[in-house]
Order: sequence, then C-alpha cells, then structure tokens
Amino acid sequence: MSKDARTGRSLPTSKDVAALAGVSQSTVSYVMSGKRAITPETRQKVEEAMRMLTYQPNAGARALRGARTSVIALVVQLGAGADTSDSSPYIDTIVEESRLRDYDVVLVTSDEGAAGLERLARRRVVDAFVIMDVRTHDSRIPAAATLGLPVVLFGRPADPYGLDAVDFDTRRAAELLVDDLAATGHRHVTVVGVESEEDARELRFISEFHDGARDQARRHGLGFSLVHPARPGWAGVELAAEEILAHRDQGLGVIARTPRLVEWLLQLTRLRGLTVGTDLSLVSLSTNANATSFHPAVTNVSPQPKDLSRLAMRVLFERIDGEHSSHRLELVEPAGVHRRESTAIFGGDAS
Amino acid sequence: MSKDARTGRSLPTSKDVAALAGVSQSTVSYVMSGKRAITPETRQKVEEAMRMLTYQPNAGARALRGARTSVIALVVQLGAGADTSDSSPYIDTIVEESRLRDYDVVLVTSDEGAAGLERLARRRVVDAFVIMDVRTHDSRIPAAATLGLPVVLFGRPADPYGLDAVDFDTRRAAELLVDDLAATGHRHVTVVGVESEEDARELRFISEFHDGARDQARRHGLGFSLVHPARPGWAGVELAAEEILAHRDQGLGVIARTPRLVEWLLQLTRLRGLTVGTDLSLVSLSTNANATSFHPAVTNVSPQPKDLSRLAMRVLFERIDGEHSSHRLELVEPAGVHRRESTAIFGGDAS
DNA sequence: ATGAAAGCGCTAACAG
DNA sequence: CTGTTAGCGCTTTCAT
Repeated sequence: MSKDARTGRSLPTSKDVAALAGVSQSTVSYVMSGKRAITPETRQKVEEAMRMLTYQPNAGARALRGARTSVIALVVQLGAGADTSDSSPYIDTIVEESRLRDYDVVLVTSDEGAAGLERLARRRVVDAFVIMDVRTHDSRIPAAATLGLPVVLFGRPADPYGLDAVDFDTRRAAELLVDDLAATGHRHVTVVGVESEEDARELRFISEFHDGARDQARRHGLGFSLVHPARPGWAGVELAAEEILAHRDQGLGVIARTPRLVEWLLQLTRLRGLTVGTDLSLVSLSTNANATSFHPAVTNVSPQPKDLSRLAMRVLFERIDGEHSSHRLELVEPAGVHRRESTAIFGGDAS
Repeated sequence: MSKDARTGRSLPTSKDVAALAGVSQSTVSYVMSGKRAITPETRQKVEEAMRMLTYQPNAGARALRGARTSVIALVVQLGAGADTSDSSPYIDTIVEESRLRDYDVVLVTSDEGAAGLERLARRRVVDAFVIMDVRTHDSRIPAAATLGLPVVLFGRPADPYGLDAVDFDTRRAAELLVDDLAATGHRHVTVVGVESEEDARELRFISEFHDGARDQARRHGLGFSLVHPARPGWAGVELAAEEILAHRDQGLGVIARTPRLVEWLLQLTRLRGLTVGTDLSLVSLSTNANATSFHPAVTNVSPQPKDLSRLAMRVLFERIDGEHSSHRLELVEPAGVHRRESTAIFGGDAS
C-alpha cells in the first residue's frame, strides 16, 4: 500500500484488492468499470475485498491513465458585481447533478477570468466547464471555445462561438406578468430596471425582460414606463420614487425583476402610505419561496433555478459523453404566474 | 505529446519541454519546483520552451507522483436548512485564498455528509477540508477526524476531536450591541431569536449571541427578552409581534442577528406605525454593506466574513505545510459598533 | 549542475 | 472469462 505523505498511514490500491481477492489487478479494474463480463463469483470476491479494505480508486491515477478527470469547473461570480439574484440554488443543483454522475465540481471565481479556464484545461484538472453570469460581450467565451472541452453557458452571448448555452426565458416571464396585470384591469405598467446601463445591455436576461414587458404592454394597449434608478440599492429606488409611482392613480402595476427590488418597493410604498394589493400592484420575477416570504405575498413568476441548472447539466453531460451536434441554445420556459396578495383587482375580470 | 481524448488535440508534456529546451525531463521538473540549483542559462532555456508550448503540468500525474493534490474540499450547506446569512462572501474569500497558494477548491454540499468526506479523502481528490456550518453535535466531525488530513471547522462543536476551528465571536458582538444600547439610554433589550429550537442549541454562534446579549443586559441593569418566533420567515415575526414590541414605551432596543430579520423587523415597525430610530431602536449583526442598504441605515456589528475566512485558510495551510500543534480554536473579534440612523437616543450620553 | 531511470496506481490492449 | 504487460506524465533518488 502507498504511504500517506502526511500521516504515514496507507491507502489501499487496486493491487491490494487484487491480492486479497486472489485475482489480477485488471480484473479489479473491470469489475469497477463493467467493461467486460465477470463471473458472479469473481465479482463477489472482488467486491468483498474492496469492502474489507474500504478501497476507493486513486483519482489522480485514473485521470492520468484514463480519458477523464471526473471533475467539472464551475465559473461563477460570487462577490461584488453579481446580479442580485441569489446564485446558491443554481450552484447547489449543479453540484447535485454532477455528483449523480460521479463528477466533482471545482469552483472558479469569475475574476480569475479567461486565464483561469486555460489553466484548468491545460493542467487537465477538469473535463468541462459551466460558465455562469455570461455577458453579451464576454471575453471568456472565445477563450473557452478554444479549449476543446465541453462548455455550457448560463446566458446568451452575442456570439456563442459554437458553445452550448441555456437560459431562462425572461422575455416570456415578463409577458406573463404583463398579461396578468392586463387581466386584472391595470392600465399602466412600470418596470424598475437596473442602475447599471452596462448590465442592462450586457445581460441578456435583463434586456429581454425589459423588452418583453414593453412589447406586451403595447399589445395590451397599456401605458408603459421603464425606470432606471440612478444609484444602486435602496438609495436609487428612493431617488426614482416619483417616476416609479407616477401613474399610481391609473391602475398601476409595478414589475420588479429581483427579490431585493421587491423589498425596496414594498418599503417605498409603505413610506408613501400606499397599500400594495389595493392602491397598486407589485409583481415580480422571483422564486415561490421568496415571493411568499414577503408581506403581503408578492405575485411572481419563478425563474426556476433548479430546472435551469438541471437543463444545463443535461446539455453538458451529453457533450461529455461525446454526443455531437452544433451549438444549442435551450431556454427554460416559465411555468406561469402565481397571483398573490400584492395584485390589486381593478375591475377587470379576475380570472 | 499526449492526445487529448475528446478532441484529438494534444497537450504538451514536460518531456516536450525538455526536448525543446535541450535538457532532461528532470531539469524541467526542478526548474518548476526550485528544489535544486539551476544555472541561469538553463533556466532561461526551459522557461522559454514552456512559454513556447504554453506548457502546464498535468495535475493528475503530479498528484499521483507527488505528495499533494493541490485541491481542498469546501463543505457547505447551500440549499435549504442553511442559516439565513449569505455564505457567498465566505466562499469567495476561501477560493481566493486557496488560489493564492495555487490550490483549487472542490465544492461539497453538506447533504453528502460524512460519506462525501471519506470519498474525497480515500480517492485522494483533496489534501484538506474546510467544513462550514458546523453544529455542536455534528456527525461529520468524528468522521473528518479519522481521515488523517488537515481540517478546519467554521464553528465550535462540543467535541472538536482535535480538529482546528475558527469562529466569529458572536458573544462579544452581542455585548458590544448591548453596550451601545445602554450608552444611548435604552432600558430594555429584546433579542429576536430563531424559530428552530434545535438551531439555537446546535449552532454555537447563535446560542453565544443570545447568551452574550442576556448577560450584558444584566450587567447594565437593563430589561431583557429573548423572543423565539414560532414559525420561520415573516410569518413568525408577525405572530411574535406583540412580544417583540412589548417594551416599546420603555426605551426599547431590538437586536436582530441576521439581515433577513432586520428587513422583517423594519416591516413590522412600519406596519405598527412606529419609527425606528425615534420610537425604538433596531440594531443588528450584519455586514456594513447590508446595514447601509436598509432604510433607515441600521446600526450594526459586522461578522467580518472576509477576516474569518482568511483566518481559517491561514490555519488550514499551516497544517498542510506540516506545522504540528494540538487543536486550535481561533476567534475573530468584532471591530466595533457602527451606530447608524436606526439607533434612537433616549437621553443617555450619545458618545 | 545535470541526466538516467524507476515507479506512483490505474486502464486497456493483447494474449490465452 | 481472466491474466500479463505497457505505459499515462510527473517527481525523485542515484549517478555523474
């Protein structure tokens, strides 16, 4: 057995298993991989030996010899600059789905940039990449495309360089929210945008959300405003208060794209003495859990983080398993609007 | 050069570098490790060759041959069940500090449990473990202790089994918050606890926070209540409203341990027509960024996620580098109270 | 100051 | 159906 470098303790190898089971090392390997027929008896003996020794195959040796490392890289923006929506349900699901296929996940923070991707690929640390927070013009995309490894993008770059991408259909989500406001008799829709002009351009799920709302409001013949706060956080919402609430006497529905924004808008309306769900409506793109944690509970379309991550991993593992095809873009469609207390009924049919 | 399994493209090896530089493979290795003297000229040639080929050493081969994998495991609770405070600044810093030492980080979700740790250790995927969300009685601790690898815990188990641990001194944080309430003339302190009786017992940073506040209130001769909501989320706060606001006419200071709770308490006071910062105070354990995103800005002690993570990694890498010592417990001390608009002055000295 | 060679633990031909 | 063998790419003696 090999000596553990630090502790002097030793970990069993497949050779040890073979010796204990009275078979050759290759038989042990084939028992694990299932790549050739093994008589039940030998299989039994080998599996018993493995259990006795609590054997686990050395990952480095496998990676060196075999074709895969069984590790994928997850590139994500954790610190500052991340869009407000919480990335942990996405990450959680990505890890979960990876483990189902016996893959581990290494975490790469976005600020390592393209160099980080190259390092991981060239050192053969990973077999594939999941890149989150993809921007319309993102220098990591061309870099990732030259690595020759499977990649899946969360988001839609202007040029995907042939890489697979998944995204949530925020345009459709916005349409559904506007439809529901129209159905409940609202006459004006106001979307609260983002303080960063750059984000609004560079993050497709943001621009599509805005465009979807605008177009759908037009189709329904509703008034429409898109208000971009001039500053981040609560301060920006406060400064933009007049604009946001401008049409409050005309059957106003305010659309918030993130849970943070919902909080601030609830705060704002309370300060102004307005009652959400009566005087005006507040609807949002947020998970059901988030939507119901507010007071009042806020009408929402869920971005379905779990579904999106599952889809991404399905696409990625199909590539890893060698399925050949050209660039795919798969969108998760919203499941529907959950109408809650925050929606006022302005005399329209309340279907 | 070895052929890339998927693409047929090949990655350069140290042998290729050696050939191009006109030296032996071992010289290339020694140039990288610096473990023996090399003449400037050979070093130049080798480094030039590496650059030409954009050579990067194969991680699997290194791990197989050498003593370390250069990967650490980060065990964290991402999905449900996580305490409300956002773990991303911690994770971000852990990754950052690891990269500084040329280590990568694999993510393990807590629900893989002790088995996940064993797998990673026995397969030699990782050299060490960072375990977050450690509970007082946590089955992963004894399991981790038998792995024979360096481990650092975020949190304080009843029995650390000799493993190193770090934590933020929430007791001291609570004391500072109470001190500041006392200094501003408050007569009663109410801490809003957690809905889960189990969390209050099993998470030391919660129980210590509560105990610290209670003890310090006693020392200052202030009234004290610890209110445990009966339900999670806003609903729990709403149900406990009367208890929380019971002493509102006696110079009440409410202490919230998390940003979520701050939101809900601001919501509650607004609904009751109370003005935070005038009628009563609201103070919190939350980052400065969070504290100032509220309206009004909320007095806070920061849990210093970055400092705690840095400390943890310093402790861990000292172990990895073979430093020998017995169990260490290192606490990050709060930097002080940031008094903000949410603190009312009740005639005491407003130092 | 440098090279030659052995071998880490595994998988996949190639034999039987 | 199973065993023997040759490396994967690197680090590290052991020589010089």
